[in-house]
Amino acid sequence: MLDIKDLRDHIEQTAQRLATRGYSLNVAKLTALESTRKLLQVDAQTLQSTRNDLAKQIGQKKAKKENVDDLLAEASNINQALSDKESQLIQVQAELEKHYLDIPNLPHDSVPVGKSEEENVEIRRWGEPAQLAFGPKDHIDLGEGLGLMDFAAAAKISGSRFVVLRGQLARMQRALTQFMLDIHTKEHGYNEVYVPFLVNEKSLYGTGQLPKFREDQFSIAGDNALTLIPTAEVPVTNLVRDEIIEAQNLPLKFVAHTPCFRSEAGSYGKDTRGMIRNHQFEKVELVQIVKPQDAYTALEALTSHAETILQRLKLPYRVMALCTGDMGFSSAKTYDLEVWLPSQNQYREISSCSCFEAFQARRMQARWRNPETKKPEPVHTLNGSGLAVGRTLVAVIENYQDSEGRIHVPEALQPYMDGVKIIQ
RNA sequence: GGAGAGGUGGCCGAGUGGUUGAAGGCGCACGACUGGAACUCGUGUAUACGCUAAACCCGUAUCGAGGGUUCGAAUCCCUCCCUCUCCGCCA
Repeated sequence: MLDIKDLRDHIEQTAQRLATRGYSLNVAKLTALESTRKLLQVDAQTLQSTRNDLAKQIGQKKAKKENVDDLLAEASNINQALSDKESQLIQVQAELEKHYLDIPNLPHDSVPVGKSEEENVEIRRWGEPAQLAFGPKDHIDLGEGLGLMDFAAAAKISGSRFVVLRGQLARMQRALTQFMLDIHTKEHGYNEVYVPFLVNEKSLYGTGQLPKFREDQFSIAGDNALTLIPTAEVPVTNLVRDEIIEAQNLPLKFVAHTPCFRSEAGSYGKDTRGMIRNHQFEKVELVQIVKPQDAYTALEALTSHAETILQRLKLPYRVMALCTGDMGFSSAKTYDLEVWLPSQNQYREISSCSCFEAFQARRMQARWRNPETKKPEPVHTLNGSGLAVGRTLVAVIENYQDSEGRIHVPEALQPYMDGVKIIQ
């Protein structure tokens, strides 16, 4: 959610900035609703104030056994007028709220303006894609060839867009997870957290998945609607929902390993084969809660933390600054890490690192006490994949294949696999 | 699943319809006392929204959430959520 006061005061500029990301703000409608709201709210509060006064007087007079019939009559009139105003106000406020929750975040000034991913800007590259003398296979052929990746079994059990991993590949996925967690906790100062994988609606509103993206989520049936997390961002960031954090406790740095569940609505036909786009995948997620002035330093740091994993695994990648038109709903600035996939002869997203500024914090009422103002102010939130484990497994499989279809285990990973050097 | 108890400010805790946003205590902040500190004393100490250029002031709302009764609800009624205890079941 944007800062409402700021939005009211600079609605035209805000509309222009939102336009760069393809969102058209209904200025006339919002302005009209706001002025209606203002009138109704002032009226309603005045009436409430009068009613409170009357009630007090009635109480005092009754205590003295005086007659209060005239006051009662007056109070009754007020209440009628009040309930009328209140119902109007509630309606207008609900409508405003609906609009506000629908507005995406403002892009940071440094974000390149563009319409689609075509206009994302490459920031830097690391590593050289290996020139494989043989025709590189994709992870599906390799995995199935080894008998360790089984999409048929997954389809039988659940359906398309799932995978069964066996033996050393299942082991390697676990190894990757441990490897990532160790680096982030031991070298980058993150606190590991274990969190629920099923969350309530409030949490999803907090981080911005709702109300707009309901169809992307898996929800479970029942009276008490819970949703499978699409990313650990949801439960981890919501740790600070409705909290006021003392300045000395910032920044908070969390790392969590969780499965992620995505319905992949609207992605029919994209990456339907293999492990790139599944309904269920593993991810190690980094989350930071910081003071506003530290947000963009933190974004650079967090991005570099994710990069470390790729570097240790010696996987070639590039860092992309997403353009205004390609950024996620809640983000003010996003870097994507894209890893080299030989089979596709291109870089593919493996991590997304974003700064949300106060956008999520306002939705969540996550605040810190600013020592300068002594007032609670929204914190800034960030997160990034560090990394998507399933896609990392794909990248390792494809980049470390040899001409015989075997997978060499990256050196950094060998200690996590009892020294196994080759999967065959 | 069965039976019971309970949810009040940062924490503890009083409060069963009327100047209660809420006694008292703890904690915290500031001040006085002191050479300095402890002790002691004094003062202050919720959040959101509205009003405002902004701040103060002021107003409104909030005692788990929502609804109801009433001139007036932390207090009465209904629904839901959550926590705890015992039993059962169980990774």
